[in-house]
Amino acid sequence: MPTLRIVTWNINSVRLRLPLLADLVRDLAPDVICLQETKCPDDLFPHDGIAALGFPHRAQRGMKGYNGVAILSRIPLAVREGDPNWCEKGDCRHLGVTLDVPGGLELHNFYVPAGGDMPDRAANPKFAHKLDFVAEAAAWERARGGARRAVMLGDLNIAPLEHDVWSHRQMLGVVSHTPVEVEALNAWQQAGAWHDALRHFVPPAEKLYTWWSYRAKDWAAANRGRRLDHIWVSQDLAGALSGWNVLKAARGWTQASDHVPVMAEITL
DNA sequence: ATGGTCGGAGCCCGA
Repeated sequence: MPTLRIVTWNINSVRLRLPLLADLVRDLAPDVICLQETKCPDDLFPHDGIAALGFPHRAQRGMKGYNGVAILSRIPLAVREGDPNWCEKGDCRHLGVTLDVPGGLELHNFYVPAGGDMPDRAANPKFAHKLDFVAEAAAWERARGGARRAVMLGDLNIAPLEHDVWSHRQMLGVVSHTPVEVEALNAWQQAGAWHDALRHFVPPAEKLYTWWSYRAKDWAAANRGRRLDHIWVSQDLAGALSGWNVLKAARGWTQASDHVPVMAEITL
């Protein structure tokens, strides 16, 4: 049975952190890597360096300065056509592919808007954009029907469970953990009947983070993390989940991203 | 206590 290791990582500049990608490959031995915040126009994407790491199949959707997503693969892939232009912005927050494994596997890589500082739709257009984006994703799921043989992942910028944040009580009013965001994310997850691959393995009462702020004096000592990065699988693949990893050590790497790589293994 | 640090662009913006 083929085993597939899929990683999601908000790399926060693919050009600056290309050397760290080699460390990720060494530590997690992934077959597919989904990146967010590549901050790299397509014509400047570092294809050669990534090919040298053993990823001959690549797709990217980038722009100057902000956002940007990419999928790096040991397995051939085909970019999906006809997926939405989210919020009519053309801002490079989603890339969908079909992986060439027996039976095929649909894979969606998302970078959800962070939402700014104020959790107020009327006063903060970034927060409105975030809520609109997630609502549009839920509507898209409903329109196309429950996916099968599919993986949905990325930096969703929402920590839905109480123990996805260091303090549920203190985070209730902070963008990423407000009830209105959590409700929107849950509606998306339910609309697609997605199964949370990391909470499949880690009980909900156990703290689990994938992001630690750059602004902390000592991120590890404070450990005020949030689980913003997610991997969901379609229900038919829930029984195929065979492993996981959150590479917390990556937060301590030299010139680290504020997000760490998250891995799920599927035995098809 | 209401700061703090990043990356990319280009003399701030978004996270």
